[in-house]
Amino acid sequence: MGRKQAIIESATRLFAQKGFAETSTAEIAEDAGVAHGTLFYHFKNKRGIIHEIFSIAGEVYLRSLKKVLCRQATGMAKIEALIRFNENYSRDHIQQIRIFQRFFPDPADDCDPEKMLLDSLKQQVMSLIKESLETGVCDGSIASVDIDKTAAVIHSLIFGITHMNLMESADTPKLTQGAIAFCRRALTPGGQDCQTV
Amino acid sequence: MGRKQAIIESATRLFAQKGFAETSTAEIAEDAGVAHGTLFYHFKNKRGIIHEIFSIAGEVYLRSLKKVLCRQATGMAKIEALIRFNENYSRDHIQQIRIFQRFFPDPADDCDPEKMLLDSLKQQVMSLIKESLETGVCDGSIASVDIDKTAAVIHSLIFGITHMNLMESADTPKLTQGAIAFCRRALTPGGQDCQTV
Amino acid sequence: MGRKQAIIESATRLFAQKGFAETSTAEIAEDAGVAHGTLFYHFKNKRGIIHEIFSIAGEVYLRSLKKVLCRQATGMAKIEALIRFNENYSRDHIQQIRIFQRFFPDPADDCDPEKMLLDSLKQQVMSLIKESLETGVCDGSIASVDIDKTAAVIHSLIFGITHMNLMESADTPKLTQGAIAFCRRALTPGGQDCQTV
Amino acid sequence: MGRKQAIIESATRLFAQKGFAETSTAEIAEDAGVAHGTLFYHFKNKRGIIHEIFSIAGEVYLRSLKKVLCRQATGMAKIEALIRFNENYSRDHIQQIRIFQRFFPDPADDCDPEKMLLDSLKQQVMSLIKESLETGVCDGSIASVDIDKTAAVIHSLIFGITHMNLMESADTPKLTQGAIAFCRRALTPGGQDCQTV
DNA sequence: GATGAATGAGATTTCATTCAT
DNA sequence: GATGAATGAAATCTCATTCAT
Repeated sequence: MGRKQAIIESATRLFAQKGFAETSTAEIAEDAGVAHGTLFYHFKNKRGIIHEIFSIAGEVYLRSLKKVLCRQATGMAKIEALIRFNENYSRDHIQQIRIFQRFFPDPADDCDPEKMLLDSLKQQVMSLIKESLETGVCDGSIASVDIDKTAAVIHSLIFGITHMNLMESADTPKLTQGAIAFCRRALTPGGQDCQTV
Repeated sequence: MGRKQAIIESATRLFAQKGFAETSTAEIAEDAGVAHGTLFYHFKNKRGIIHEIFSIAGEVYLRSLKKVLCRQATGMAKIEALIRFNENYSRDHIQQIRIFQRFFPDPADDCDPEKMLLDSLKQQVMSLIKESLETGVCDGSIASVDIDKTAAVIHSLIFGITHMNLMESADTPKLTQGAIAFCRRALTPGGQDCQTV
Repeated sequence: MGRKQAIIESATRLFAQKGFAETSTAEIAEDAGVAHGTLFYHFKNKRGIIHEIFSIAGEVYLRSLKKVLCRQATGMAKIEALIRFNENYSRDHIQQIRIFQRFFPDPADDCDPEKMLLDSLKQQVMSLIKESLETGVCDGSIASVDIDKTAAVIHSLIFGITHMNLMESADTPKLTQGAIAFCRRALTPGGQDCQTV
Repeated sequence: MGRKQAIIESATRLFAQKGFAETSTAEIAEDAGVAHGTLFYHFKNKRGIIHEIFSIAGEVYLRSLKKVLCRQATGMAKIEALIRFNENYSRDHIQQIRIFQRFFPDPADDCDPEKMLLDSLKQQVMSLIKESLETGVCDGSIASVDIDKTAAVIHSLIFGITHMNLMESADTPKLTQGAIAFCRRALTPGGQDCQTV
């Protein structure tokens, strides 16, 4: 593994655990087993490190999510898969997810490059949720709801669930199952055919 | 207004805007119009400031929430009021809420006093949600669902909504209506008797 | 007990335990159970406190020592009594003695008032030792030695013994007995007339 | 001379002159002609500086003392050489010796690393004194005395003499001659067989 | 006589970044 | 490509002292 990769991995672990401001560049260098100066050979500055982590992690997440969604037959199945995917993904990539969840920029600052990255990521996730809902409405697996509002709600729900899961140490209280049931009740059309798992 | 109160207010504003680590004590002192040393006369250290903000804000939030909930006639009304309350409260107390949402301790650290405060707060909110659901099941306004799981889902949803609202500057707050509609569909006792697993 | 006395006692204990610079005025005030400001009502400043401790402790020490010495019949008995007195006194007044032993001014600074106090104290002790030696030489209990040099040696010995005793926590390894035996051998007019330089 | 060495030398001078607590790290840095931050690159913290001074000075002192002692023919000569060595050494290494003499830790604190260093140094000096006495008893240059007690007395005496010498600016160092005479009288095997109590 | 809130100067320490090698 | 010694700015915190009450 190259030095740059080692730095990224150490930084990811440390930022996830302690936060960006609370992690020093010296600490990252030591953890990565490289000289302190090496950090600034590979990255413009400390922000440059988290920027790279952000953009890589965002891409990987999106690609994986898309792959999962397109495998599903119905719109409702996509929604369920989305919720399940999020649980699995944040279990397997705890550190990246934790960095995302920790990130909380000044909403007034429109120039923050990380904020822009994250905003674009969010918008793409929102689009995927909307597409899933539309698919569901078409194929009859989802009741005819307001697509935009519902997508925003589901997006919030997923974010909230992920956050709760990360706050607990590891016991992961099957929030996912409850969330799927909840969504199915909310979305299933009609005299409704409330299927549970 | 006493100096201590001025410090708390300045710190609240600055922590909300820039984050705890990114705000210096000198900055707080200057904003509050007191000498730098005065901070440490009134608070043991920088953490002491945020601790006080946390405990006060937590109490106020809980008290207000309880007052709103007990005014509602049915369980379903309580759930809706909860969602609406959260929107209003986080609009009127943006700074406190932002500090709460920013807070992301190391889950491994069980001694963090702020974490403990927050955990206790979360548990009390969870209890209120459960009570509301139980009331709803009794009075027939809510379908018979798994109380614990559903409460956890609603809690996550509220957290997520609040977060999304805070991330946008102020323009897109209509998440609340969508969330209420979503929950109503999920919880209203339909023709069906929707059992969760 | 008046507030001033309480301050002196707390300061004595704390200075002895941790040293002058390492003890804060706030700490003294708290230990004494008075307000912080009260210290500066009774004393000009922090130095003023240790100055008072010094002068009182010096006087008490000297008075006690004189009382003990004048009770002895012979010069040799005075020397032995001096050594024994030092052990007893530093056991019973550990804190004062520790403050004295800790004190180590810049030898270049001739204006230090504490240094002057201590110098005067030392000189008076030296005089008492010389008087004892002279008495001993007259009454035949002590060999004819160089009074000045011998007094200086005994003075150093006593200081060293006291220091060693204070450095050990409490086990006090009967240095005193050994010292008395040592001095007796050195001073008793022997078969030999061991004159030196 | 490297920066680290410059820091050590400046710190030694300043600690000796004004004391550890009374010397600021900024002062040391300025005196050494390095940036303030450089201190903390080379040393963990302020204590780290004095720790290094202590351990180097202790080693040098012991090595020099051993070299001097093993050159002496008889036990009594060793004792005399020890006293003389101490005068010379503390004249030539005033600063290091002054730092040692100033050091006065809380005797209750058993973890103080400087205290441990000093305790080990003291014990080694004690061993050398005992060996010298034993040699002297064997070769007949020293009367048969209680080795342990006598060693402790001589150790205290040396400490006391050094202290007195350091307290005076530089003018009155003739303590050494008196001390040698005193010890010779106390230790030379005379007509009498002076038993300790 | 006594208090304690307030201060400002200064202490120690951290840390991102630079740069000569 | 990589290093690590060095830096200086800034951060947190301490503390003797003052002063209005």
